Amino acid sequence: MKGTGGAQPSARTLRATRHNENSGANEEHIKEEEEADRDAPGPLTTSRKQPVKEEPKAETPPKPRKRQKVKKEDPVAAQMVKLAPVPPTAYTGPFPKLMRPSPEECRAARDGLARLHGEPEHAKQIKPDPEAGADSLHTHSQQQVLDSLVRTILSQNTTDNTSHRAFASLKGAFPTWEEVLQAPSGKVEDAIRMGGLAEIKTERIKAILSTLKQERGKISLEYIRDMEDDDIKNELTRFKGVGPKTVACVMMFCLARDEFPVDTHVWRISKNMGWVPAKANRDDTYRHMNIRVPADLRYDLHVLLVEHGKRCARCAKNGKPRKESHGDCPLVNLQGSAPAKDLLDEDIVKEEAKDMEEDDIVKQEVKVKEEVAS
DNA sequence: TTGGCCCCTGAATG
DNA sequence: ACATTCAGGGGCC
Repeated sequence: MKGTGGAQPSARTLRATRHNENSGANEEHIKEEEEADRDAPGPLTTSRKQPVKEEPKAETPPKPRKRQKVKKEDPVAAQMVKLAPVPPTAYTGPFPKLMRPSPEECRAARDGLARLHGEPEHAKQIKPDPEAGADSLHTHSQQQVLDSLVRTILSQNTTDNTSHRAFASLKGAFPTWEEVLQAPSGKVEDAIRMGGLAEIKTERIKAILSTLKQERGKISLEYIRDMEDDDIKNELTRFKGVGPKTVACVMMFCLARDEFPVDTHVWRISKNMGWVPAKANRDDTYRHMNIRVPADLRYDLHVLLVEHGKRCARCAKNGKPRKESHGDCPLVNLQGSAPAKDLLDEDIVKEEAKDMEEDDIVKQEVKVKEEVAS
């Protein structure tokens, strides 16, 4: 009922058409310069800050960072931040002082989990193979990205089993996306009903198909294969029903990018392990882990943590695994393996949590002041 | 900003 | 054996 009210994708669609071409690359460079600048221990600390800020190009830095903003507005606080220990690598996430999971810990977790659950299967990349020529593989890859996106949308709010069935059922009923777009919504809903939220998902999928056809004359997402990571994220999240986790999955599974999707299992285990503060939300966890987990471990670690989260009595939600156990949890050893460092990490986690609370207080004070002023 | 809501499956509980 | 309850799953408002 509620979901049907938004039959107009136009607002979002319009908003999105503007981030194309070069902007992403520029922002990247600016960001890198900023970070390099901040990391430099040299004495030139006071001379900067204006030039970058006034850069006319970077008018709207859209989303990242939120609590740091509060600190930066206060010059004194900004100084203190500058003096605080800075990680060796540039860090733009929400928990700068939290160094876990270390690369070694990630590696150990991956290896331990792989020993328990087996080595993750890496999907063969469907790249246009020059030797293969233009054959059916190519035709298949035409819709591969869109398939992956729809598959992931269908997996939202439901288990693997039912979402696979829903996707198969949809494909069976409507072999091409054009047919899905033309079909009455009721028929599409019937095809995916077993996955849950059929009305909502149908509306969202059709909106995507319709937008693609309208904008590009072709119901395909293959064009994002060549785009930069940030551009892909902008391009996909503009669609209603496509959030960060869905995009990360498409990018990691289908496009082989170095993404680390944070689903409910990864989120829960990350908190339990102290890799993020216990009160971290999913988005902050995503941003932290995508920096801390080494790129070459992200795929394996994601797949293994999800599997582990379903099977391990210790790591499953409420201690109730949904699938049969494969054995003792290898993650237990990680926390105890480096005692001195561990204490430090725990302290850091607490410190981060405290920082967050303090920031909240500051924010509230600011808000109160604003309200009083107005 | 947070948490309630969306809805079907299948396991758990009565 | 059947009926009922409830967790799971991500995004939106």
